[in-house]
Amino acid sequence: MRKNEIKREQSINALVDTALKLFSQNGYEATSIRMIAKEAEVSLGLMYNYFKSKEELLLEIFRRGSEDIHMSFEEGLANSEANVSEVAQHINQTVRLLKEKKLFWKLLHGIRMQTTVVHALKTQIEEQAKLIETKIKQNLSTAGFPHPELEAKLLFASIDGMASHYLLLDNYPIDDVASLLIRKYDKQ
Amino acid sequence: MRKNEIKREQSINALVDTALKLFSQNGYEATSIRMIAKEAEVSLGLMYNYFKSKEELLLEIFRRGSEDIHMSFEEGLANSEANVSEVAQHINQTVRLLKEKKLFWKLLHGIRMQTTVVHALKTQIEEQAKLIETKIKQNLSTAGFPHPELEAKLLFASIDGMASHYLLLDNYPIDDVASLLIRKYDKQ
Amino acid sequence: MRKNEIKREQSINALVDTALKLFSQNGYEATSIRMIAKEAEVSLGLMYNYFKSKEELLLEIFRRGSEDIHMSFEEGLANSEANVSEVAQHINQTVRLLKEKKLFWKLLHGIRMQTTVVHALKTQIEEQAKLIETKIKQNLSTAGFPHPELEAKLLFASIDGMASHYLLLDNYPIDDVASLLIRKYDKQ
Amino acid sequence: MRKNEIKREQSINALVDTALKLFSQNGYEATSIRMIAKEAEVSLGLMYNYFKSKEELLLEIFRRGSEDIHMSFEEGLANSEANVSEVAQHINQTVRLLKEKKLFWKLLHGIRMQTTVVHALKTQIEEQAKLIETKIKQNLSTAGFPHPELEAKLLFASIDGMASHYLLLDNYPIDDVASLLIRKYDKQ
DNA sequence: AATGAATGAGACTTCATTCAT
DNA sequence: TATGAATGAAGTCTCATTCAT
Repeated sequence: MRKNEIKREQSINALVDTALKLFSQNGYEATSIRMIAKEAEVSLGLMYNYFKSKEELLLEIFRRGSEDIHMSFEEGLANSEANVSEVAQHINQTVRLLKEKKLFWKLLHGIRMQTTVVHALKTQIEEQAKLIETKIKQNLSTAGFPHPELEAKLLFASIDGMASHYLLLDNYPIDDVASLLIRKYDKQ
Repeated sequence: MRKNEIKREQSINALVDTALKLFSQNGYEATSIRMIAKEAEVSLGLMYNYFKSKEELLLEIFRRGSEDIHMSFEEGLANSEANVSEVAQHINQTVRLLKEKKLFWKLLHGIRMQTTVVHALKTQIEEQAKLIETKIKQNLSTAGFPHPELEAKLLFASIDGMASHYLLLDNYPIDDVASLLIRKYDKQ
Repeated sequence: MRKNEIKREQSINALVDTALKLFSQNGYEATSIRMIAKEAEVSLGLMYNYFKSKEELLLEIFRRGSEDIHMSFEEGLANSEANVSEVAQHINQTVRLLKEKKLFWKLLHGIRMQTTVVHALKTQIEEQAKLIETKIKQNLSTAGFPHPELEAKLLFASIDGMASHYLLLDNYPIDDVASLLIRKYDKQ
Repeated sequence: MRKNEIKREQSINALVDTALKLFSQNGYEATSIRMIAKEAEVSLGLMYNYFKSKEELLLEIFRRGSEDIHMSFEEGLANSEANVSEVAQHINQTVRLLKEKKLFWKLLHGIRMQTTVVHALKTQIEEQAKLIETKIKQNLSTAGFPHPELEAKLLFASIDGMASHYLLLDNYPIDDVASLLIRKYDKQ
């Protein structure tokens, strides 16, 4: 019967969305299943019909988040503007993604410092970071920067720091900061 | 009696140090008071003679951390080298502090995303950030940068991002990245 | 429709068999309804069409088990061998039943100590035991034993203990033990 | 300070004694920590100051029970009566122990059928049984029985069955049954 | 007849905190 | 001052059972 599948899907989505919101707001540990269930307007135990544990729910959030980011980047590549440098495009895309998936990024930035939380995530997060850095390096290499390896580390840090501040502060002028950053690298 | 005061001081220091270590390692929520007391070799009851709650302990960590940082910055100013730009000095000092107080920075970066945890901290953290940004702005202004406000935001983000990556990754070449960053701003 | 009735019968049998298997293996409390339904490949909801509770399922197991035992004993009586004492026949039948319905006996022996679990069972179990003891007493009386009442208690205990050990241990030589027991009582 | 130790001991004993009572009555699974705490008149969480888990509490019960039995047997050996056969003495001691530690035996007989519950116990229980059987075999050997191995299995079963019935039924005349059993083996 | 989504009480366990000694 | 026994609220998770479809 199809109805069941729809209800199932709805419940799962409500749980994942609510959990993302609360985890990113309060942190993983400080958010209780009870809070999630109440805010998602489902019963306390329902989560456990679909996820083996609270941790599994967190992993699902990251699974979806990673996929979204991946897709969004691919999409961005397809629509690349002709007269814009690769570095500029990378930064612009990051900014766009930050705005679109703000909660996910907040969760990511809040959780990545904690050694203990979810070992499975650590690896995943680090690999993704490594990937981004590599991409930046290639872009800088293409743009003719000397020492692209080190330059990539710096640019990655700048972008990441900007992201942190955007996530942390209200009314952070990320567009302006990003523009300035782009100018610095385009000017070469 | 002087002996008691010394012991008291020692116990408090052991508690604060251990708490910092564990909080920065596992996160505030995931670290129990019991773990801290046991690792600091102080009895649970005694601990509550010194700190009236877990939160109080966290606040004391931040009090000390902030003071340390403040002092260290002052100290740095005193020993300012003649032929080094203010921007360069700021960055160098930050790197030095990161290395000296790594655990504290890790805790700070791990906790600052969480809206809920300890509201008292939020204000303190934000004020400190504002202070640093202002200082950077002054330095950039002195150095003749146009738009020092926006430039400060970007440089602060770059420094902060670099710090995050240093705290996050083993063997991050922070000295090299910092040098490169300095070069970019000194070259003007 | 006949087809439905057959399917119904099959589902019920699968449920009862699976429940017996799991109850005897893990204990009544430690076995969840879900496990039973899944292993029997019957949906959770359907199961509640057939049994209105977990306890009802347990009761059905005992209903069937008792009936099986009863029938088997009757059957044994019909085929009684001429030159074998009644005591010997009783023991032989018990051994045969143990082998045939091992899971049921295991469940019985595992559950009968628990005062709380399913009060309805207690009475049933005790009555059945009383019946067996009476039968043994008659057999011993026939065989000319003095104090048949007390002798019956002892023989019943011996048989029951042997059964326990058979259920408990792998490779228990129940045939040999039973033969020895028979010899003791036949020798008079 | 000594007072603390006494309180600690008292709480632990209350917990262990109450748990033994309730486990033996209702079964391990069907007894909740809450029930134990309430009946022992301590707070819900106290158990976890002294035992890592419910299972650990069960293990402690078995540790104490086994030790008690061991000591009691040793004690019995010391006071062995001159003109009583070893077999008779073994049976008498078992009866005495059954009466003294009825709850523990009930728990043991109730739990030993369950494959799942506490794997650590299974081994312990089986080893203890093996030990008893060996002892019985030696006694029977001394008494001149042929096939002492098989005879031991039967006698062990008889004693065990008698124990089960004593534990199961009110007013079971265990002394009479035991006497009859002794007579059968002394008569040879 | 049949499904499995949904519920919420209750299980075990952890934890910050209090308090008698 | 110093100890750690004691508390009970709250956390995660399981479970028998109900019910809409």
